[in-house]
Amino acid sequence: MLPQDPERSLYQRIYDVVRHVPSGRVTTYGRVARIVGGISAQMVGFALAALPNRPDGADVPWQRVINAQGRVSPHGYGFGTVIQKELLEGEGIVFDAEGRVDLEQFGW
DNA sequence: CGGCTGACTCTGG
DNA sequence: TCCAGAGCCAGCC
Repeated sequence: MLPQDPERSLYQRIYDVVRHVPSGRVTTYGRVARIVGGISAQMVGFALAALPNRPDGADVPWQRVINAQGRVSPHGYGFGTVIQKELLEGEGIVFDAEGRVDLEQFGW
């Protein structure tokens, strides 16, 4: 399997990986970073942060990407986090009392 | 072309 | 559980 097209920008490749996350499952920034290869977890976070600005991110299930602690990172003005949790619960993801997800169970 | 920005991870206390 | 510091790198003015 050839590596992803170098023509595509890094962001595009990250979105590609995120799009592969099935409904009802979540993955972490670090995990996506390793799949894409050669980038740090931060790059994934930045790529998702730019999603609203990029037409290529229209169909990217960004809500399925959380941090390594199984938590939803505080982003946006604080509202995006709530939305993300709602979306995940709608897909069957369960949060514990502390708002964490069991990656052992729901991790991709 | 220089500088700023950012939704992370890991380790240690 | 919370907090701080260091490493990380592409994209956008």
